[in-house]
Amino acid sequence: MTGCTLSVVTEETPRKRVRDPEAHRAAILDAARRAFAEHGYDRATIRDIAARAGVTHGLVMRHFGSKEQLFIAAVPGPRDLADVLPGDPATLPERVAAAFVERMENADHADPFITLVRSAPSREKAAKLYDEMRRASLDPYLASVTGPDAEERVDLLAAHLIGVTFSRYVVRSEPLATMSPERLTDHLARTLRAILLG
Amino acid sequence: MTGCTLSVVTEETPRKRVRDPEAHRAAILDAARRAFAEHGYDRATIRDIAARAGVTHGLVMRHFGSKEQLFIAAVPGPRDLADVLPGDPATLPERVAAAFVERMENADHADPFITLVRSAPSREKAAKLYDEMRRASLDPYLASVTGPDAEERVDLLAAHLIGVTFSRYVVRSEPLATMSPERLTDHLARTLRAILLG
DNA sequence: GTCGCTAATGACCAAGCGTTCATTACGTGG
DNA sequence: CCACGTAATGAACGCTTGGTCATTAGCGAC
Repeated sequence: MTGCTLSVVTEETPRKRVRDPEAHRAAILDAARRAFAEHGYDRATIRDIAARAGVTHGLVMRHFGSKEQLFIAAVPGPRDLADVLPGDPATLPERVAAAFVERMENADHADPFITLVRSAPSREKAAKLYDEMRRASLDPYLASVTGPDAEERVDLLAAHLIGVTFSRYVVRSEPLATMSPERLTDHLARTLRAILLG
Repeated sequence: MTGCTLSVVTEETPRKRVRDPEAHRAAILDAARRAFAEHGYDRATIRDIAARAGVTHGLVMRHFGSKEQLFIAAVPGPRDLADVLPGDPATLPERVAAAFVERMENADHADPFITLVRSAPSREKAAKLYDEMRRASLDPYLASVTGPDAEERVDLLAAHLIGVTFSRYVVRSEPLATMSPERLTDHLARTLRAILLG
């Protein structure tokens, strides 16, 4: 396992260097996504991200310049919840509920949404990024939701999804954390219906 | 403004000492509440709290032993949302909505609920404390809400309030952040009704 | 092969953190 | 009025962090 020729235990074993910028860059991005999702912006460290990616923290700095730029590069815009908009407006709540649950369940606790909910409360910059993404995700809805208070209702829809994300995926408190996806979808559909159309 | 007798600008001016443990302890607790609510557990610092309280950080340690113990001492259980339970079950959603909005609006962005929403996402310990308080706050509701899925509905109610808190009081995104309390109460009542009784 | 470009390393730095503790000075009981 | 208990101070420490940079080594061009 040592691989290195005849090294004493205490001896320094300078790591073998692999020269592959693109693969390293991709590995760092992936590691950063996971680390930021697990710990939030503040408690995630460049050194931990580098270790996960199998490189040194110096290389992370070389590729991304700063922790903040890495965050911006690693946390992509939320995978869309907007492709569910076309269709009968009367069943929009059900479609949104199903799309949300499916997306989150498949993300293995590393969805950008989770990352932002973890990071925004304590980082002004993350809060700004969160707000941009939220706005971009929600804008398409304004065209599909009618009524004078459409904007408010869409915002309340977002707030509800944030609350569920917080409880189920971030803090993971019971009974929401272990509720079956189907049951969650039902509850969500009912509530979103009241928010949007009630 | 200097107050000190003939001190040169560069000269050290050892602060006058006031001996008042109880007042200092109270001042520290108040400063801690505000600091934790503004920045969350991680980004609040003992030195800043001490400065707000007009003492040195050594004194904070002397009185509370550690940052964690200070947090536990400073963030009291959420002021109750349970005294609203007695009454016609059919109007419970309206009463909860009104109580929640009134409590949050009067807290000047320093409600324990806000502190926990800010701290729990990135601190395991804060998350535990959050869970305890949530459970204590919600338990009384289980007696008032009927049906086989009462526990789930109560949890979803909590999730919705978390989401609204997050958007309106923590990240302060529009339009929720500037919505009038009355309007917010209306929206909340309608949504909580769907969650609890829908 | 070897030369040069640059990817990659790891030692280093300064700042900020929570925490410790020797020292100081306030105020009270004698 | 002095002496003592202790509230309060602030210097110091150890650690972690994000960030810098001189040095090293892989690899393609020639």
